Amino acid sequence: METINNKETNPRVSKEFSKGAWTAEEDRKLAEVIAVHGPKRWKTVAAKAGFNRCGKSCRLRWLNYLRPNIKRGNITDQEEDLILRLHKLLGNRWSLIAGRLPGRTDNEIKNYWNSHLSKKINPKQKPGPAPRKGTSIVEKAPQLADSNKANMYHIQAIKDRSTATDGTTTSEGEHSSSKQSTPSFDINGADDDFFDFSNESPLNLEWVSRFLEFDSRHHQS
DNA sequence: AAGTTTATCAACCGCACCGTC
DNA sequence: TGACGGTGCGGTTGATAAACT
Repeated sequence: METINNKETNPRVSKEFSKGAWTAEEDRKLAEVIAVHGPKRWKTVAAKAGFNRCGKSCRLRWLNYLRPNIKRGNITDQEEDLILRLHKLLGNRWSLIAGRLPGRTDNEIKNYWNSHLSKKINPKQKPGPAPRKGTSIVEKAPQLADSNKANMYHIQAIKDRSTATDGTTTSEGEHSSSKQSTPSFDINGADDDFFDFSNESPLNLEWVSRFLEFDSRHHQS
């Protein structure tokens, strides 16, 4: 039999990678290989581990389960509150939200949102994934409203600038010139009406409160 | 106790971006 | 400069545990 997936584009079809739940043995091998080679070149990692998993699957397993310092379960009230606030701000950018919650993965937060928080927000709404667009403050921002792509640029700019503030790299000019010449809005938010959280520390909850203050002012005006 | 429904979460899928050649 | 491979992201699926009838 084995007619699981016939899509030509799916590498699993031709290579017949195994799927489904990971065994303890697979976890152990994966951890071993990553300890030696590091968490990169996932295709190579998968090959070195010697089991029949694709690199992508290995990456996911590592990031969501095996990685050190992962917290599992028991999302605290504080974390929940932060997720709610961040979701209001960012929408379904789970990886960005996870980035503000040390030890939590995007997958876990996404699952938690879909199973718990989306119901809290919209009790009448049928449970399930949140809508792709239009739910976040970022996406409602006037400068960005006409372009989904622009949202991506904005988020990327935020990421880039966060990286820059960590210490070393870039000047403002590099960001605006090298990667992204297309966006027509002012990404650095010099003009009004836009909460710039990009310089805030990931672990500092204060900026979230400041955002909410900003948010309520924005709605009053 | 057995059958059915609902909730949860690990894993998969497809797409888009980025870096390298 | 375009093709290609690697990577990351968000949406979705499927297995199974828990709750309910």
